[in-house]
Amino acid sequence: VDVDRGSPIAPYRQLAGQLRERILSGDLAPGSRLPSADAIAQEAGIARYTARKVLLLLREEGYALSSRGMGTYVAPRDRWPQA
Amino acid sequence: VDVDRGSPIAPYRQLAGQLRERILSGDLAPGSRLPSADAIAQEAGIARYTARKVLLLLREEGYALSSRGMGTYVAPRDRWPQA
DNA sequence: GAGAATTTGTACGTATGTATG
DNA sequence: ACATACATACGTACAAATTCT
Repeated sequence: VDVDRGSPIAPYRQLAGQLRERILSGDLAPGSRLPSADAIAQEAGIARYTARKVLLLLREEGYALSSRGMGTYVAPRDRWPQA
Repeated sequence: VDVDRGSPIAPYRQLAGQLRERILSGDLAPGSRLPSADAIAQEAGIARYTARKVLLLLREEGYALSSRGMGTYVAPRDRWPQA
């Protein structure tokens, strides 16, 4: 959960990549909870707006599912790309 | 408890400033109850989210203490800035 | 003790304005 | 023009603790 500000890759992509790896490696299993946008923002030292884009990207990719008031969770494997 | 929408200062900062002044002037003594987020929201005509930020800012500054179910209260003077 | 109301806490969704590269 | 980023604001929903009836 760390951002390299010198990198040409946008912070929200860096963070999404880190979570994606943890999902693919099994560190974060389907159904397990992902950090909230607020938590990501605070830990990474970025705005909530940007932290939201991290989760948004993972959702678009099929790795995460969100529900209002409940949080964001790792999606079932059959929703992942190339499944 | 009034918001100037034309002001460049964000509403939650305006409201926090008003409460801070009442605390510093002694109008609101340590231990006395501050209005709830819902009350602030309704009186000022803003969303609860924004009203919460008023109390949150005062907490961060050291002027207030909150606890779930109990409400938010003026903090002891030794918690205030420059005390 | 039971149940409702109150209040703070948490969380996602959405939108606007501003600023920077 | 565009993507990125931050600040602010509103809406909605659920959770947890306390207080009141």
